Amino acid sequence: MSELLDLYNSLLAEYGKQNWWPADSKYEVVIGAILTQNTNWNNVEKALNNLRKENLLSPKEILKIPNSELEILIRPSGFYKQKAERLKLATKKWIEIYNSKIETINLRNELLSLKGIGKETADSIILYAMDRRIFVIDAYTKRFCKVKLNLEFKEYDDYRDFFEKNLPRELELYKEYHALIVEWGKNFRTPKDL
DNA sequence: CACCAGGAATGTA
DNA sequence: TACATTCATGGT
Repeated sequence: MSELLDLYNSLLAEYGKQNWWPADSKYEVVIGAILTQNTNWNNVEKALNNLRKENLLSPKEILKIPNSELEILIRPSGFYKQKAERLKLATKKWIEIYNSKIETINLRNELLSLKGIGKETADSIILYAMDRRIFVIDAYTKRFCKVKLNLEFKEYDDYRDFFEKNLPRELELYKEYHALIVEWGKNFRTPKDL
């Protein structure tokens, strides 16, 4: 099934290279991955800029400030109380695992054990912050499969297996493909009977 | 005015 | 397993 690769090339031709993830550091990717949950990226940028302005975009600083202050700074990204708490949990775990040499599957389980990190967020962190080959699935990706390939799976990991088994295992391809699918999803509006 | 965005946890049956 | 609800701001 190199049809997946053909689809990738047509997306690339149509939308151009996306160059995800926009961030100054790996840690900023982790923060962004949590802040962007069910929120548009524009609002995440506002929250990130608030943190950047105060030089708070480091694990040490995030753990230092009280939740009440963190909540105010990240408010534009929505769900700010949950996210403030979850940023701290993720930061503690990030410090613990960043320099460790654990297997990708165990790394994924470590992330999934945290409150506030589900499969999509975990895989985003693994791919875009840890530079490990795992294919990120989101709502757009599922719609993409149905619209372009007439394919539907039951589980998140079934979609992930499908992409990982039918594409060359290249880090940059994984990163770019997911970004392109999101860009496609933003532009592609369907009647919601899909 | 309604609807959704680069989700996840919790509760119900 | 399959849905429904909650969390919440900001753009269109």
